[in-house]
Amino acid sequence: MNVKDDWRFRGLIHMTTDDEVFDRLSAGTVTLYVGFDPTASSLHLGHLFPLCNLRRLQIAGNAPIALAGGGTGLIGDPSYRDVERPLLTREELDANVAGIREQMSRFLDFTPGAGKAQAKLLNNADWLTTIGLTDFLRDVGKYFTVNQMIAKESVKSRLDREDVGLSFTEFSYMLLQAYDFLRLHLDHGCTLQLGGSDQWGNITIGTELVRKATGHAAAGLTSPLLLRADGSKFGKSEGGEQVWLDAARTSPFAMYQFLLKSEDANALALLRFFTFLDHEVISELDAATNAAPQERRAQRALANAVVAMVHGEGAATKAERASDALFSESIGLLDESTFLEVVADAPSSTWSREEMARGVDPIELLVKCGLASSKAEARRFLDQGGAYVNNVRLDPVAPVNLESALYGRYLVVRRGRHQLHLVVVA
RNA sequence: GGGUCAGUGCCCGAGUGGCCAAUGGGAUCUGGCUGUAAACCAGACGGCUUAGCCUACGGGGGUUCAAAUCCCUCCUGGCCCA
Repeated sequence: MNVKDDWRFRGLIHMTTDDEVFDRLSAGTVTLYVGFDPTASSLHLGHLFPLCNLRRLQIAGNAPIALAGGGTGLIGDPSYRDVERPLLTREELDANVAGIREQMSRFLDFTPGAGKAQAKLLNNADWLTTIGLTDFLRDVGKYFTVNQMIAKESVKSRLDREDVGLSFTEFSYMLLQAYDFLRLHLDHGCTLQLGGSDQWGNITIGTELVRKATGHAAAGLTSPLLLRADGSKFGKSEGGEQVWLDAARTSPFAMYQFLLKSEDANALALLRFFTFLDHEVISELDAATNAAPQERRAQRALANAVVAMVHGEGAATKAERASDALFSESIGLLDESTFLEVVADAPSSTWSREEMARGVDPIELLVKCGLASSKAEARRFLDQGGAYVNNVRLDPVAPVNLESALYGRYLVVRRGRHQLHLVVVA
Protein backbone atom coordinates (compact mmCIF):
# COMPACT_ATOMS: atom_id res chain seq x y z
CA MET A 1 0.00 0.00 0.00
CA ASN A 2 1.18 3.43 -0.89
CA VAL A 3 1.58 5.25 2.41
CA LYS A 4 0.59 8.62 1.07
CA ASP A 5 -2.66 7.34 -0.40
CA ASP A 6 -3.52 5.53 2.81
CA TRP A 7 -2.75 8.53 4.99
CA ARG A 8 -4.65 10.85 2.70
CA PHE A 9 -7.65 8.58 2.77
CA ARG A 10 -7.57 8.41 6.54
CA GLY A 11 -7.10 12.13 6.99
CA LEU A 12 -3.92 11.66 8.97
CA ILE A 13 -1.96 14.44 7.34
CA HIS A 14 -2.09 17.93 8.71
CA MET A 15 1.24 19.29 7.55
CA THR A 16 4.54 17.99 6.26
CA THR A 17 7.91 19.66 5.89
CA ASP A 18 8.32 17.98 2.53
CA ASP A 19 6.07 15.70 0.57
CA GLU A 20 8.73 13.36 -0.70
CA VAL A 21 8.97 11.86 2.76
CA PHE A 22 6.04 9.67 1.74
CA ASP A 23 8.09 8.08 -1.01
CA ARG A 24 10.64 7.00 1.54
CA LEU A 25 7.93 5.79 3.90
CA SER A 26 6.38 3.71 1.16
CA ALA A 27 9.78 2.21 0.47
CA GLY A 28 9.98 1.30 4.14
CA THR A 29 13.39 2.77 4.82
CA VAL A 30 12.68 5.45 7.37
CA THR A 31 13.50 5.57 11.05
CA LEU A 32 11.00 7.86 12.68
CA TYR A 33 9.91 8.88 16.15
CA VAL A 34 7.07 10.32 18.12
CA GLY A 35 7.34 11.63 21.62
CA PHE A 36 4.82 11.23 24.37
CA ASP A 37 4.55 12.37 27.95
CA PRO A 38 4.94 9.67 30.54
CA THR A 39 2.59 11.46 32.92
CA ALA A 40 1.04 8.23 34.21
CA SER A 41 1.95 4.59 34.44
CA SER A 42 -0.64 3.75 31.84
CA LEU A 43 -1.33 5.06 28.37
CA HIS A 44 -4.77 6.36 27.55
CA LEU A 45 -6.90 6.54 24.46
CA GLY A 46 -5.30 9.79 23.34
CA HIS A 47 -1.92 8.08 23.16
CA LEU A 48 -3.34 5.40 20.96
CA PHE A 49 -3.55 7.76 18.01
CA PRO A 50 0.18 8.33 17.50
CA LEU A 51 0.81 4.70 18.39
CA CYS A 52 -1.50 3.59 15.61
CA ASN A 53 0.43 5.81 13.25
CA LEU A 54 3.69 4.24 14.32
CA ARG A 55 2.17 0.83 13.85
CA ARG A 56 0.96 1.71 10.38
CA LEU A 57 4.40 2.81 9.36
CA GLN A 58 6.07 -0.17 10.97
CA ILE A 59 3.83 -2.46 8.99
CA ALA A 60 5.04 -0.62 5.90
CA GLY A 61 8.57 -1.56 6.89
CA ASN A 62 9.76 1.53 8.70
CA ALA A 63 11.45 1.55 12.09
CA PRO A 64 9.45 3.36 14.78
CA ILE A 65 10.87 4.88 17.92
CA ALA A 66 8.55 5.73 20.78
CA LEU A 67 10.30 8.36 22.81
CA ALA A 68 9.20 8.72 26.40
CA GLY A 69 9.65 12.28 27.54
CA GLY A 70 11.25 11.35 30.81
CA GLY A 71 13.57 14.31 30.49
CA THR A 72 11.28 16.81 28.83
CA GLY A 73 8.64 15.73 31.33
CA LEU A 74 10.85 17.33 33.95
CA ILE A 75 10.35 20.60 32.11
CA GLY A 76 6.86 20.70 30.62
CA ASP A 77 5.77 21.76 27.17
CA PRO A 78 4.19 25.21 27.19
CA SER A 79 2.43 24.64 23.87
CA TYR A 80 -1.16 25.73 24.05
CA ARG A 81 -1.25 25.37 27.79
CA ASP A 82 -2.48 28.14 29.96
CA VAL A 83 -0.29 27.40 32.89
CA GLU A 84 2.91 25.66 33.66
CA ARG A 85 2.35 22.04 34.50
CA PRO A 86 3.55 20.45 37.70
CA LEU A 87 6.94 18.83 37.50
CA LEU A 88 7.25 15.11 38.11
CA THR A 89 10.08 13.56 40.03
CA ARG A 90 12.60 11.33 38.39
CA GLU A 91 11.28 8.33 40.34
CA GLU A 92 7.70 8.88 39.21
CA LEU A 93 8.77 9.24 35.61
CA ASP A 94 10.87 6.08 35.65
CA ALA A 95 7.99 4.10 37.11
CA ASN A 96 5.65 5.46 34.46
CA VAL A 97 7.96 4.60 31.61
CA ALA A 98 8.21 1.05 32.91
CA GLY A 99 4.43 0.71 32.98
CA ILE A 100 4.05 2.05 29.49
CA ARG A 101 6.64 -0.23 27.98
CA GLU A 102 4.47 -3.28 28.48
CA GLN A 103 1.39 -1.69 26.93
CA MET A 104 3.18 -0.55 23.81
CA SER A 105 4.29 -4.02 22.95
CA ARG A 106 0.68 -4.79 22.11
CA PHE A 107 0.84 -2.42 19.17
CA LEU A 108 4.45 -2.31 18.12
CA ASP A 109 6.87 -5.14 17.42
CA PHE A 110 9.86 -4.72 19.69
CA THR A 111 11.27 -8.15 18.89
CA PRO A 112 14.29 -8.78 16.69
CA GLY A 113 11.90 -10.66 14.43
CA ALA A 114 10.84 -7.33 13.00
CA GLY A 115 14.26 -7.00 11.43
CA LYS A 116 15.17 -3.51 10.30
CA ALA A 117 11.72 -2.28 11.32
CA GLN A 118 12.19 -3.33 14.96
CA ALA A 119 10.59 -0.81 17.27
CA LYS A 120 12.42 0.90 20.07
CA LEU A 121 11.27 2.58 23.25
CA LEU A 122 13.73 5.20 24.39
CA ASN A 123 13.71 7.70 27.21
CA ASN A 124 15.12 11.14 26.62
CA ALA A 125 16.01 11.40 30.29
CA ASP A 126 19.01 9.28 29.32
CA TRP A 127 20.60 12.18 27.49
CA LEU A 128 18.80 15.26 28.74
CA THR A 129 19.72 14.67 32.36
CA THR A 130 23.35 14.00 31.60
CA ILE A 131 24.30 16.68 29.10
CA GLY A 132 26.12 19.58 30.69
CA LEU A 133 24.58 23.02 30.64
CA THR A 134 27.47 24.66 28.82
CA ASP A 135 27.61 21.85 26.29
CA PHE A 136 23.93 22.24 25.65
CA LEU A 137 24.08 25.98 25.20
CA ARG A 138 27.05 25.68 22.88
CA ASP A 139 25.86 22.72 20.80
CA VAL A 140 22.16 23.55 20.61
CA GLY A 141 21.53 27.08 21.79
CA LYS A 142 23.90 28.73 19.38
CA TYR A 143 21.83 27.60 16.38
CA PHE A 144 18.79 29.56 17.39
CA THR A 145 17.96 33.15 18.02
CA VAL A 146 15.59 34.23 20.71
CA ASN A 147 13.87 36.19 17.97
CA GLN A 148 12.74 33.07 16.17
CA MET A 149 11.91 31.31 19.41
CA ILE A 150 9.51 33.97 20.59
CA ALA A 151 7.94 34.01 17.14
CA LYS A 152 6.66 30.46 17.69
CA GLU A 153 2.93 30.43 18.14
CA SER A 154 3.14 28.33 21.28
CA VAL A 155 5.32 30.93 22.96
CA LYS A 156 3.67 33.99 21.51
CA SER A 157 0.27 33.13 22.90
CA ARG A 158 1.75 32.87 26.35
CA LEU A 159 3.69 36.12 26.06
CA ASP A 160 0.53 37.93 25.06
CA ARG A 161 -1.26 36.94 28.22
CA GLU A 162 -1.45 39.46 31.00
CA ASP A 163 -2.13 37.18 33.93
CA VAL A 164 0.54 34.52 33.63
CA GLY A 165 4.10 34.62 32.44
CA LEU A 166 6.24 32.06 30.73
CA SER A 167 9.04 30.67 32.79
CA PHE A 168 12.47 30.30 31.24
CA THR A 169 12.18 26.59 31.90
CA GLU A 170 9.16 26.33 29.67
CA PHE A 171 10.68 28.62 27.11
CA SER A 172 13.65 26.32 26.71
CA TYR A 173 11.44 23.31 26.14
CA MET A 174 11.55 23.54 22.37
CA LEU A 175 15.33 23.37 22.38
CA LEU A 176 15.25 20.21 24.43
CA GLN A 177 12.86 18.63 21.99
CA ALA A 178 15.05 19.74 19.12
CA TYR A 179 17.99 18.13 20.84
CA ASP A 180 16.03 14.89 21.09
CA PHE A 181 15.68 14.85 17.35
CA LEU A 182 19.37 15.51 16.88
CA ARG A 183 20.33 12.72 19.28
CA LEU A 184 17.98 10.25 17.65
CA HIS A 185 19.35 11.25 14.28
CA LEU A 186 22.96 10.81 15.32
CA ASP A 187 22.48 7.64 17.36
CA HIS A 188 19.69 5.89 15.49
CA GLY A 189 19.55 7.43 12.03
CA CYS A 190 16.15 8.94 12.73
CA THR A 191 15.01 11.33 9.98
CA LEU A 192 11.34 11.96 10.71
CA GLN A 193 9.31 13.18 13.63
CA LEU A 194 5.59 12.64 13.91
CA GLY A 195 3.23 14.57 16.14
CA GLY A 196 -0.07 16.33 16.57
CA SER A 197 -0.58 19.62 14.82
CA ASP A 198 0.16 21.45 18.07
CA GLN A 199 3.68 20.08 17.85
CA TRP A 200 4.48 21.72 14.54
CA GLY A 201 6.61 24.46 16.00
CA ASN A 202 8.59 22.05 18.14
CA ILE A 203 9.09 19.69 15.24
CA THR A 204 10.33 22.26 12.78
CA ILE A 205 12.86 23.59 15.22
CA GLY A 206 14.11 20.02 15.49
CA THR A 207 14.47 19.52 11.76
CA GLU A 208 16.28 22.81 11.65
CA LEU A 209 18.73 21.74 14.32
CA VAL A 210 19.47 18.47 12.54
CA ARG A 211 20.09 20.34 9.32
CA LYS A 212 22.27 23.01 10.87
CA ALA A 213 24.25 20.65 13.07
CA THR A 214 24.79 17.84 10.60
CA GLY A 215 23.89 19.13 7.16
CA HIS A 216 21.46 16.22 6.82
CA ALA A 217 17.82 16.53 5.89
CA ALA A 218 15.20 15.72 8.48
CA ALA A 219 11.45 15.86 8.10
CA GLY A 220 8.35 16.47 10.15
CA LEU A 221 4.80 15.25 9.73
CA THR A 222 1.86 16.31 11.84
CA SER A 223 -1.63 14.90 12.15
CA PRO A 224 -4.84 16.72 13.00
CA LEU A 225 -5.81 16.90 16.65
CA LEU A 226 -8.78 14.86 17.71
CA LEU A 227 -11.53 17.18 18.75
CA ARG A 228 -15.14 16.70 19.60
CA ALA A 229 -17.95 18.69 18.09
CA ASP A 230 -17.66 21.32 20.79
CA GLY A 231 -13.94 21.66 20.25
CA SER A 232 -12.95 19.93 23.45
CA LYS A 233 -10.26 17.30 23.54
CA PHE A 234 -10.98 13.73 22.67
CA GLY A 235 -10.40 10.91 25.12
CA LYS A 236 -12.08 11.89 28.34
CA SER A 237 -15.13 9.97 29.42
CA GLU A 238 -18.08 11.50 31.21
CA GLY A 239 -16.94 12.84 34.51
CA GLY A 240 -13.82 13.99 32.78
CA GLU A 241 -11.92 10.80 33.39
CA GLN A 242 -9.32 9.46 31.06
CA VAL A 243 -10.03 6.31 29.14
CA TRP A 244 -7.02 4.23 30.09
CA LEU A 245 -5.58 1.30 28.23
CA ASP A 246 -4.98 -0.42 31.55
CA ALA A 247 -7.93 -2.72 32.17
CA ALA A 248 -7.59 -2.20 35.90
CA ARG A 249 -8.23 1.53 35.46
CA THR A 250 -10.76 1.50 32.66
CA SER A 251 -12.63 -1.72 32.06
CA PRO A 252 -12.91 -3.04 28.52
CA PHE A 253 -16.64 -2.51 28.86
CA ALA A 254 -16.19 1.15 29.76
CA MET A 255 -13.85 1.66 26.84
CA TYR A 256 -16.31 -0.04 24.52
CA GLN A 257 -19.09 2.18 25.80
CA PHE A 258 -17.01 5.30 25.38
CA LEU A 259 -16.33 4.54 21.73
CA LEU A 260 -19.85 3.35 21.05
CA LYS A 261 -21.18 6.72 22.18
CA SER A 262 -19.00 8.63 19.72
CA GLU A 263 -20.73 11.37 17.82
CA ASP A 264 -21.52 10.50 14.24
CA ALA A 265 -19.24 13.21 12.98
CA ASN A 266 -16.36 11.79 14.97
CA ALA A 267 -16.97 8.10 14.55
CA LEU A 268 -15.98 8.08 10.91
CA ALA A 269 -12.78 9.97 11.60
CA LEU A 270 -11.95 7.81 14.59
CA LEU A 271 -12.50 4.73 12.50
CA ARG A 272 -9.81 5.98 10.15
CA PHE A 273 -7.41 6.98 12.89
CA PHE A 274 -7.74 4.04 15.24
CA THR A 275 -8.45 1.01 13.10
CA PHE A 276 -6.65 -0.91 10.41
CA LEU A 277 -9.76 -1.72 8.43
CA ASP A 278 -9.55 -1.69 4.65
CA HIS A 279 -10.60 1.38 2.76
CA GLU A 280 -13.54 -0.47 1.23
CA VAL A 281 -14.85 -1.47 4.65
CA ILE A 282 -14.51 2.10 5.89
CA SER A 283 -16.27 3.46 2.84
CA GLU A 284 -19.11 1.03 3.42
CA LEU A 285 -19.41 2.22 7.00
CA ASP A 286 -19.45 5.84 5.77
CA ALA A 287 -22.37 4.98 3.56
CA ALA A 288 -24.13 3.03 6.29
CA THR A 289 -23.79 5.93 8.71
CA ASN A 290 -25.23 8.35 6.22
CA ALA A 291 -28.10 6.06 5.33
CA ALA A 292 -29.04 4.89 8.83
CA PRO A 293 -27.16 6.77 11.51
CA GLN A 294 -29.33 5.33 14.25
CA GLU A 295 -27.84 1.89 13.67
CA ARG A 296 -24.42 3.25 14.62
CA ARG A 297 -22.59 0.70 12.57
CA ALA A 298 -19.47 2.84 12.44
CA GLN A 299 -19.48 3.24 16.20
CA ARG A 300 -19.90 -0.49 16.72
CA ALA A 301 -17.10 -1.33 14.33
CA LEU A 302 -14.89 1.26 15.98
CA ALA A 303 -15.58 0.09 19.52
CA ASN A 304 -15.08 -3.51 18.57
CA ALA A 305 -11.85 -2.96 16.69
CA VAL A 306 -10.22 -0.80 19.32
CA VAL A 307 -11.19 -2.93 22.32
CA ALA A 308 -10.03 -6.00 20.44
CA MET A 309 -6.71 -4.37 19.64
CA VAL A 310 -6.13 -3.22 23.21
CA HIS A 311 -7.69 -6.02 25.27
CA GLY A 312 -8.13 -8.88 22.83
CA GLU A 313 -10.99 -10.34 20.81
CA GLY A 314 -12.57 -12.04 23.80
CA ALA A 315 -12.85 -8.83 25.77
CA ALA A 316 -14.39 -7.07 22.79
CA THR A 317 -17.01 -9.75 22.35
CA LYS A 318 -17.90 -9.69 26.03
CA ALA A 319 -18.14 -5.91 26.08
CA GLU A 320 -20.39 -5.98 23.06
CA ARG A 321 -22.69 -8.55 24.61
CA ALA A 322 -22.83 -6.67 27.90
CA SER A 323 -23.68 -3.45 26.08
CA ASP A 324 -26.53 -5.05 24.20
CA ALA A 325 -27.91 -6.68 27.32
CA LEU A 326 -27.70 -3.67 29.59
CA PHE A 327 -29.28 -1.18 27.30
CA SER A 328 -31.65 -3.00 25.02
CA GLU A 329 -33.42 -5.46 27.32
CA SER A 330 -34.76 -5.42 30.79
CA ILE A 331 -32.03 -6.66 33.09
CA GLY A 332 -34.44 -8.91 34.94
CA LEU A 333 -34.97 -11.10 31.89
CA LEU A 334 -31.38 -12.33 31.88
CA ASP A 335 -30.45 -15.58 33.53
CA GLU A 336 -28.25 -15.22 36.56
CA SER A 337 -24.92 -16.19 35.03
CA THR A 338 -25.39 -13.88 32.06
CA PHE A 339 -26.47 -11.15 34.41
CA LEU A 340 -23.32 -11.49 36.48
CA GLU A 341 -21.18 -11.37 33.38
CA VAL A 342 -22.92 -8.23 32.20
CA VAL A 343 -22.35 -6.38 35.46
CA ALA A 344 -18.92 -7.87 36.09
CA ASP A 345 -17.14 -4.63 35.28
CA ALA A 346 -19.32 -2.41 37.40
CA PRO A 347 -18.05 -1.30 40.80
CA SER A 348 -19.77 -3.28 43.51
CA SER A 349 -20.22 -3.54 47.22
CA THR A 350 -21.64 -6.13 49.55
CA TRP A 351 -24.39 -5.33 52.04
CA SER A 352 -25.78 -7.36 54.88
CA ARG A 353 -29.12 -9.04 54.46
CA GLU A 354 -30.42 -7.63 57.74
CA GLU A 355 -29.61 -4.10 56.66
CA MET A 356 -31.38 -4.50 53.34
CA ALA A 357 -34.35 -6.25 54.90
CA ARG A 358 -34.89 -3.25 57.18
CA GLY A 359 -35.08 -1.01 54.15
CA VAL A 360 -32.49 1.52 53.02
CA ASP A 361 -33.09 5.21 52.56
CA PRO A 362 -32.52 6.04 48.87
CA ILE A 363 -30.27 8.97 49.79
CA GLU A 364 -28.15 6.67 51.91
CA LEU A 365 -28.05 4.14 49.10
CA LEU A 366 -26.68 6.55 46.50
CA VAL A 367 -24.05 7.96 48.81
CA LYS A 368 -22.88 4.56 50.01
CA CYS A 369 -22.63 3.31 46.45
CA GLY A 370 -20.45 6.25 45.55
CA LEU A 371 -22.97 7.42 42.97
CA ALA A 372 -23.45 10.68 44.83
CA SER A 373 -20.67 12.55 46.56
CA SER A 374 -22.87 14.09 49.23
CA LYS A 375 -26.34 13.76 50.59
CA ALA A 376 -27.28 17.03 49.00
CA GLU A 377 -26.25 15.65 45.63
CA ALA A 378 -28.11 12.39 46.25
CA ARG A 379 -31.23 14.36 47.11
CA ARG A 380 -30.85 16.30 43.90
CA PHE A 381 -30.57 13.17 41.75
CA LEU A 382 -33.62 11.70 43.41
CA ASP A 383 -35.67 14.86 43.03
CA GLN A 384 -34.70 15.05 39.39
CA GLY A 385 -35.66 11.45 38.81
CA GLY A 386 -32.14 10.44 37.96
CA ALA A 387 -31.71 7.42 40.20
CA TYR A 388 -32.77 3.87 39.43
CA VAL A 389 -32.65 0.40 40.92
CA ASN A 390 -32.75 -2.38 38.36
CA ASN A 391 -33.82 0.16 35.78
CA VAL A 392 -36.82 1.28 37.79
CA ARG A 393 -36.82 4.93 38.82
CA LEU A 394 -36.45 5.39 42.55
CA ASP A 395 -39.07 7.06 44.68
CA PRO A 396 -37.19 9.65 46.76
CA VAL A 397 -39.04 8.75 49.96
CA ALA A 398 -39.60 5.00 49.61
CA PRO A 399 -36.95 2.84 51.31
CA VAL A 400 -35.30 0.23 49.14
CA ASN A 401 -35.58 -3.32 50.40
CA LEU A 402 -35.14 -6.89 49.26
CA GLU A 403 -38.32 -6.82 47.23
CA SER A 404 -36.57 -5.07 44.38
CA ALA A 405 -33.54 -7.37 44.40
CA LEU A 406 -32.87 -9.59 41.40
CA TYR A 407 -32.48 -13.29 42.21
CA GLY A 408 -33.09 -12.23 45.79
CA ARG A 409 -29.69 -10.61 46.15
CA TYR A 410 -28.64 -8.15 43.46
CA LEU A 411 -29.43 -4.48 43.10
CA VAL A 412 -28.20 -2.66 40.05
CA VAL A 413 -28.15 0.93 41.23
CA ARG A 414 -27.92 3.42 38.43
CA ARG A 415 -27.51 7.19 38.43
CA GLY A 416 -28.25 8.97 35.23
CA ARG A 417 -27.84 7.16 31.98
CA HIS A 418 -24.58 5.36 32.55
CA GLN A 419 -23.29 5.32 36.12
CA LEU A 420 -23.78 1.87 37.59
CA HIS A 421 -23.10 0.22 40.90
CA LEU A 422 -23.86 -3.36 41.86
CA VAL A 423 -25.06 -4.12 45.38
CA VAL A 424 -24.71 -7.73 46.44
CA VAL A 425 -26.78 -8.76 49.43
CA ALA A 426 -24.91 -11.33 51.47
C1' G B 1 14.91 46.62 45.51
C1' G B 2 11.02 50.69 43.94
C1' G B 3 6.28 51.68 41.66
C1' U B 4 1.73 49.76 40.06
C1' C B 5 -2.29 46.41 39.11
C1' A B 6 -4.33 41.95 40.49
C1' G B 7 -5.67 37.09 43.45
C1' U B 8 -13.67 35.52 44.01
C1' G B 9 -16.96 28.96 43.77
C1' C B 10 -14.35 23.38 38.68
C1' C B 11 -12.73 27.51 34.88
C1' C B 12 -13.52 32.56 33.09
C1' G B 13 -15.49 36.61 35.33
C1' A B 14 -19.28 40.41 38.01
C1' G B 15 -19.63 42.31 42.78
C1' U B 16 -16.25 48.07 46.18
C1' G B 17 -19.80 47.88 53.93
C1' G B 18 -25.76 45.06 55.05
C1' C B 19 -30.72 43.24 49.78
C1' C B 20 -24.20 37.83 48.96
C1' A B 21 -23.67 31.06 49.28
C1' A B 22 -22.30 35.73 45.99
C1' U B 23 -25.08 38.41 38.66
C1' G B 24 -23.40 36.28 34.00
C1' G B 25 -20.83 32.76 30.68
C1' G B 26 -18.39 28.03 30.08
C1' A B 27 -17.68 23.18 31.94
C1' U B 28 -20.28 19.45 34.61
C1' C B 29 -24.69 16.78 36.26
C1' U B 30 -30.06 15.31 35.89
C1' G B 31 -34.49 15.21 33.02
C1' G B 32 -36.93 15.74 28.00
C1' C B 33 -36.42 14.81 22.59
C1' U B 34 -33.43 11.10 19.89
C1' G B 35 -30.09 6.52 18.10
C1' U B 36 -26.99 4.42 24.99
C1' A B 37 -25.24 10.39 19.41
C1' A B 38 -24.82 15.70 18.13
C1' A B 39 -27.84 19.99 18.32
C1' C B 40 -31.79 21.85 21.09
C1' C B 41 -35.20 22.61 25.51
C1' A B 42 -35.85 22.49 31.01
C1' G B 43 -33.75 22.16 35.78
C1' A B 44 -29.59 21.60 39.17
C1' C B 45 -24.79 23.01 40.40
C1' G B 46 -20.48 24.39 48.72
C1' G B 47 -21.99 21.21 52.90
C1' C B 48 -25.31 19.57 56.77
C1' U B 49 -29.17 16.82 61.50
C1' U B 50 -32.15 21.55 55.01
C1' A B 51 -38.47 26.79 56.44
C1' G B 52 -32.65 26.55 59.95
C1' C B 53 -27.44 26.12 60.50
C1' C B 54 -22.16 25.71 59.14
C1' U B 55 -18.05 26.70 55.87
C1' A B 56 -16.38 29.96 51.91
C1' C B 57 -14.39 35.33 48.13
C1' G B 58 -5.16 34.13 48.40
C1' G B 59 -3.17 33.53 54.25
C1' G B 60 -3.23 35.93 59.05
C1' G B 61 -4.76 40.02 62.05
C1' G B 62 -7.90 44.41 62.80
C1' U B 63 -12.11 48.24 62.33
C1' U B 64 -17.61 47.70 62.49
C1' C B 65 -23.86 45.97 65.19
C1' A B 66 -22.46 44.04 60.10
C1' A B 67 -16.74 42.87 55.49
C1' A B 68 -15.74 39.41 49.30
C1' U B 69 -16.11 44.71 49.89
C1' C B 70 -12.43 49.32 54.69
C1' C B 71 -7.31 49.12 57.37
C1' C B 72 -2.53 46.44 58.52
C1' U B 73 0.60 42.55 57.24
C1' C B 74 2.32 38.31 54.71
C1' C B 75 2.19 35.13 50.33
C1' U B 76 1.59 34.57 44.94
C1' G B 77 1.38 36.56 39.97
C1' G B 78 1.35 40.41 35.80
C1' C B 79 3.34 45.02 34.00
C1' C B 80 6.81 49.24 34.42
C1' C B 81 11.39 51.18 36.58
C1' A B 82 16.26 50.17 38.85
